[in-house]
Amino acid sequence: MSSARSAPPALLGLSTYLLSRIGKAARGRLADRLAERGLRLWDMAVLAALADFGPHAQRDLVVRLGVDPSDMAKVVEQLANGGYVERARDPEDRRRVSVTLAPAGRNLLTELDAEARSVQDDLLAPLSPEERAQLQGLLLRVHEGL
Amino acid sequence: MSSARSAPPALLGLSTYLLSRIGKAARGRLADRLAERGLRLWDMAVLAALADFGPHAQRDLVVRLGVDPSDMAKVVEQLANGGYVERARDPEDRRRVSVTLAPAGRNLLTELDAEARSVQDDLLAPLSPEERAQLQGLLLRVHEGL
DNA sequence: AAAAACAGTAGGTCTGCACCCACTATAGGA
DNA sequence: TCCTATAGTGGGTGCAGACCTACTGTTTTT
Repeated sequence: MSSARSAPPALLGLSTYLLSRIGKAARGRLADRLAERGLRLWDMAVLAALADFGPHAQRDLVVRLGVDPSDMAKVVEQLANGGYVERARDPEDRRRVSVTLAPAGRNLLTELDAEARSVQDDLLAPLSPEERAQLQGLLLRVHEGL
Repeated sequence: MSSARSAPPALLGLSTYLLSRIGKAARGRLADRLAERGLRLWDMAVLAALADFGPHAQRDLVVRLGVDPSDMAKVVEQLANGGYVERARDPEDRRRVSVTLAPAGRNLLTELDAEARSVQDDLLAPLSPEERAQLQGLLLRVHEGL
C-alpha cells in the first residue's frame, strides 16, 4: 500500500515516457506564456518561419510547418489583425497571399524567444550549461529523424 | 518565397521546442500502439505503478500518478474488466478499494514495455547506444526537477 | 448521536488540436 | 472557351485530456 508520489521505475527507465512527460511540460509552460499574450504555439512558429526564411506564400507556410491550410488561414488572420504580419495578394498569381513579417512581428518574436528561453532555464535547471548543450545536440539529431 | 519543408532554425535552437515536438511524437506513437489493444497511456502507468510498488489503495494511485480521482476510477474499472487488476474492499477501511496486479496484468505490462522499447528504438534511431544512455540520463535528471 | 471528512463513482463540461468539406476566386491546360 | 487544378477561407466535426459536481457509503470527530 505505497503512497509516495514517486513515479514507477518501470516508466522512468523508458526514454519514451520521459520524453512524453517532459515534452508535455515544456509545451504546457510555453503555451501558458504565449496564452498571456493571446497567442498559441503556431503563432510563434509562423513568426519564426517568416523571420528565418523571409516572406512566404501562405501555402508554403502550410507545407513548411505541416499544418492544415484551413488552420493556417486562422493563424495568419490573427497575426495580421495584431499587426505582426502583412498579407498581400501576389500580383503574379492572384490566388496566392504572400505573408510578410512586420516590424512589430519581429519585435514580438524577440520577446517570445526570451519567454521560451526563460521556460528553458527553468525546465533544464538541473543541468549544467555543458549538459544543456549536450542535450540540445542529441535532441536535434533525434528531431532530424522526425 | 521559400517552400522547403525544413523547420525554422529560430525554433530548432530552442530545447523547449525540440522537447515539445519530440515528446509529442513519442507520446503519439506509444499511444497508437496502446490503442491497438484498446488501452491508453494511463492504463500502462497504473500497471507499472502496481508492478513496481505492489498493491495500492485507489486513492494512492491517484496521488502517485497525479490523476483526477474520477478519471482513475474509469481506468481501474477498465483494467478490472480486462482481468488485468483485481479490486477488493479494504476490510480495515471499507471506503477504500485496494487494487492488485493480476497475473494477466503482469504479462500485459511486459508486452507493453516491449512496445515502448520498440517505439524508442525507432525514435532514437539516429543515436548510438552510448548516446541513448546519455540522453536517458539527462532526461531523468530533468524529470526529477519536474 | 450528529456533524464533518473522506474514498470512490457516475455523470457532465471545457479546451485544444487535428481534420474535413463546401465554397469562392484565380490560373493553366486541352 | 470549357475543364480541371490550385490558394485561400469559413464553417464545421471528432477526439482526448483535464477538470468539476453531485451523490453514495464509510469513517472520524465532536
